[in-house]
Amino acid sequence: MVNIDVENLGKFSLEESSSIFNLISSKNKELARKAIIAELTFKDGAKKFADMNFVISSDLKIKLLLPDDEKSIDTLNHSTSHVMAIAIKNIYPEAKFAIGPSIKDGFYYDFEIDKTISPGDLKPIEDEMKKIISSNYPFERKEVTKDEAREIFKGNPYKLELINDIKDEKVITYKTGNFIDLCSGPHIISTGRIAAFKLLSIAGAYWRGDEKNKMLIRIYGTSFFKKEDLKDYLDKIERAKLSDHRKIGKDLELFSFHDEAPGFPFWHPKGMIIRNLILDYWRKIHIESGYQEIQTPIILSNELWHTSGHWDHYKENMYFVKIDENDYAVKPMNCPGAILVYKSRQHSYKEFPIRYAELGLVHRHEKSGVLHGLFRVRNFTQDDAHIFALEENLGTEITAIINMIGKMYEVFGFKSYHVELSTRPEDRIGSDEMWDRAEKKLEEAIKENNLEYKINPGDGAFYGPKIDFHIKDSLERTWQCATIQLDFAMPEKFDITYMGEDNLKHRPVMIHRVILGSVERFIGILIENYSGNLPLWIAPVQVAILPISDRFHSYSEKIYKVLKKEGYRAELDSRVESLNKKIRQAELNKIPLMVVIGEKEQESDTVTVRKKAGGDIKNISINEFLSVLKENIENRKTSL
RNA sequence: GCCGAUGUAGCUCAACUGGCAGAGCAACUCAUUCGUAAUGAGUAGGUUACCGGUUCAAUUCCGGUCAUCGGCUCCA
Repeated sequence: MVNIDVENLGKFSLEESSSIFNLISSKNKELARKAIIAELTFKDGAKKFADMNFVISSDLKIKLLLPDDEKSIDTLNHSTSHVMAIAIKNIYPEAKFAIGPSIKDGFYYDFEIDKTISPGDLKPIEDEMKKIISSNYPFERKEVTKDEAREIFKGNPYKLELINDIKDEKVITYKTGNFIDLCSGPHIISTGRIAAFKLLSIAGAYWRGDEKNKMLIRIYGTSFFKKEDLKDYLDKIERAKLSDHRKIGKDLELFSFHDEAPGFPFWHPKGMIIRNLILDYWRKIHIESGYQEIQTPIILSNELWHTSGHWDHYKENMYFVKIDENDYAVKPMNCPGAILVYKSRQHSYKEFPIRYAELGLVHRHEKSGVLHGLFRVRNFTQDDAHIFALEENLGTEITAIINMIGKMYEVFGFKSYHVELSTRPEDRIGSDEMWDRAEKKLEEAIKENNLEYKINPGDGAFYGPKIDFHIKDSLERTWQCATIQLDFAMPEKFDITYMGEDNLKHRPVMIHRVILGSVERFIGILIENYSGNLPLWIAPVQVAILPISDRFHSYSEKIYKVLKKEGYRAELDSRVESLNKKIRQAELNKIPLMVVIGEKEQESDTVTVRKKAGGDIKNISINEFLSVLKENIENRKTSL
């Protein structure tokens, strides 16, 4: 006899073994039908997720997970990936399956096939999936020995490799219809639970994510327990596309890209306004925080890059030029330049920490397939800084940088970002002892500042580990922006020193850090986060002045001149067009404020202010309007 | 770099199986003087990304190059 305790349902004793589904069904049919999977807690405290078909054989606590639980949605997506595999197998019997996990908002399955799969091939697969779903096949779990599994999956090198990697002697398989997959589960009870799904895209993906391996076909899809949820999801994706910075950048004439210079952005007048405003603020913060600005050349001798280690560890990403028979490289990073500035004279411990900030334009050769609007370009401006410090300064310096990042991101309206600690890569300089010390130091700093973080093993720079800050774009892809890198290696490579209290030469430590990351990437994300509706203080055009007819042009002109004189960015739409049309165009240009000028305004010496997206229309005096503008802009408010 | 897709007017998109390249918006001209998201009429605008091939004939079929998009790998 076993004792079962089901959350929100009560305690039961079982004489005979029973599946969870049957047990719950006998008590509450409705609940059994609704539940997707169960979270089991065993006597020893161990927890695991199980299918509703799980057969109870020992004392258990059971928590039933309903469709709205995140784990239930994961399970559904994972099960749908199996259904897709069955459909693919039915259509292409020669396909060899690799892995098919659930991911955020969906699933994929990777498989090998000696054939091109195109978007047109998705429809037949979807149709086949629909048949499988309506057949309502159960997902049948079975434990087998590794040898049995090898027999089942013979001829499939991917599954065999996975079996070899499993530590247990037994492996789990799931049978659905007559398709068997290697999978630890859990799964939905049967294929009929998939209410809605869609196959979204096809991609190539390397087996095990390794470039050296064969490229497999990957099909992405998504699935839901309710049809409306699928519709909502697809609508959300469509809406997110409207926030794409590449589209907005073109529509609002902020920047452009040209075939003549792939991956090298061209900044237009309105884009430059955004850049300069961000950088004005950036300079203000840096000066306040004890930084000194420097600027170093874009082209430096190859010899320098040999010294720094870039030649050995970064050459693939660099551009080279010849000047008078001598070899030079276009800088991919700013650090060697900053070091030369440091080295130009002797330094004393009394000066530390020395904080050199540099808005450095770097060029990196990125592979053609990775370019992506402003997010991934071949030249970009890093808001860099190199801090030369004593080892005992490190804690306070790193904390100060973390605070600076938090402050800047808040000003630009980024509320959520995540932190990663990237540790030593395979290809690196410096001793292991150095890396131990540097990694430990960064981790301590993260913990002291109570940041949540995950470790990103092997992803550090070749000269040191780093703390990375990631922000999401409109499609929730994350991009690294800020980074704080600790470097004991470069100071040694360049043999930089300072004079200590003991009248002896010592080696300083370097921190490399960026806050915005790349100005280009940062602006891209800024645009996406606001869907182009930038806060008043950064909007390239702040006010559109809209005279109702040309009878009011001279009064409008007067308002325009007042705004210009006060330093606001205003445009006067003096065309002979309907007010509706002028408003529409100001809306499309995402201008935050419109000022409508007609008879009433001219007579009372006022303006009628209309906020973007309508509503809240107010007739106020010019001075009142000016003070509203001033208050909002001076405080860098993120909304009107 | 790899896998797949796409490339037609400034923008968004048409052109059935090969037969003189078309629309809306934008631009320009004229008329309209308008109160909170498009006034009307007209004009102009294209070596169909580029190079080559097949064909009497190519935007359309084939090959190559380039760029872009979605992924993979890589990265700020």
